[in-house]
Amino acid sequence: MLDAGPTDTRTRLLEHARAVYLEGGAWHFSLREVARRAGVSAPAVYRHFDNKEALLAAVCEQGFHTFSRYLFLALAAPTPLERLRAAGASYCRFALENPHDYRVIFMSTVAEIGLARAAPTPGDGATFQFLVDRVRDCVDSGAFRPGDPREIAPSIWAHVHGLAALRLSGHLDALGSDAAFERFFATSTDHLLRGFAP
Amino acid sequence: MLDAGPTDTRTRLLEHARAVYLEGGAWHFSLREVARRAGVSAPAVYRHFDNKEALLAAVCEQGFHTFSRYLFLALAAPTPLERLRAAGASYCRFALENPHDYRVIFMSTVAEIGLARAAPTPGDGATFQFLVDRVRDCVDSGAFRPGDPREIAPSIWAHVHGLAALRLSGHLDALGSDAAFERFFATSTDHLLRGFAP
DNA sequence: GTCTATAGGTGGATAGAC
DNA sequence: GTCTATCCACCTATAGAC
Repeated sequence: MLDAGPTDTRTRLLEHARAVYLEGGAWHFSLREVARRAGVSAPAVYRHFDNKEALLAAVCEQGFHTFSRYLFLALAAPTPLERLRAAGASYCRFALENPHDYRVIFMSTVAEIGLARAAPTPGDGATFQFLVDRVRDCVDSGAFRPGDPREIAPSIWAHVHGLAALRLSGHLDALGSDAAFERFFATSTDHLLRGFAP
Repeated sequence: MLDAGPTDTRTRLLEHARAVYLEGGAWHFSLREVARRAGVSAPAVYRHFDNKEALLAAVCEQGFHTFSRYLFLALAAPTPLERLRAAGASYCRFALENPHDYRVIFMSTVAEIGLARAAPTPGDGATFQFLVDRVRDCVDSGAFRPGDPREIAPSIWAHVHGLAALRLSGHLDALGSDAAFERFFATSTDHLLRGFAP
């Protein structure tokens, strides 16, 4: 990327917006707070974003892209089953390393977050299709028993989401450190996947 | 319960508080709104509850008791495995029929909800122990392979929570009606449980 | 116990000067 | 583009009269 000199206000607003958002989540997100940190007045924000919702949406979009990056790393693995397992590990790491992004993407309701058009819903978008494709690869390659990938995928998604969500909500603190949780995550997911093996 | 005549203000406040809470969740919960609906002024609430947090905590406690009622229904089933499956079905029904309660109990962070001492955490309380006991019954009776119930339980919990949470967040709308989702829930959970069978 | 009045805080958004 | 000034809405909580 070429050097753009001193960052313009819009970029700076976006950066601080992300910081505010990462600290307090979508609920404590306030346009005024972002403006304060960026060193501009609140009305100035409206020169760059239509309103609070548009600013937050811009931040959420970043989070969704981050998630995609994590997920597509899994494509480097050599076999279908390993790609699926790698996808699970990436999913887990994303949740642990970007908890607020994870909460907004997977644990929020439209009404809660206050976004009329929230970030792209993973359930009916390219992300869910990614998982279906990984499962289909396993079925087609014989790593899984014959079955409908569109029925197997939600089951797997629910499992990994359940683990991640309970962890982020603090309900699995008893499992220890993040590293220990990652191991449990892998073990638990592998156990489920073995249920689909021939 | 004996007839107490016209409900006193405290009881009426609690009822309306629950209504407000059920409609908007913990985040939109406002002491003033509760007072409005109960037909009293906002300061009057402080005669019955220390502050907003205490009022909300009282409501949350109700939700937690409701959850316990659902769960203990499962004890009526005749065999260990059936009791565990019934517990899963109860868990699912509770989530579908009390979505706001479910969100607060299982999908919230202390910081988010604004309760210093939130409702009892299921992860280290009697509720999690209930699940561990159901799993232990399955292991002891030979319905499950030998294994540590305290390691199997979180895996099962994560699975049912994942299904419920994705459903409540709208990410599994594609599965159809609540009845259709309940069937998918049972199928998916049964699949996981079969993985623990001998 | 309940009220009115009030203090003091958050926030989103707009008008108009520069 | 950015500012100040402003308006409006909402909220929690307290003081003191009745």
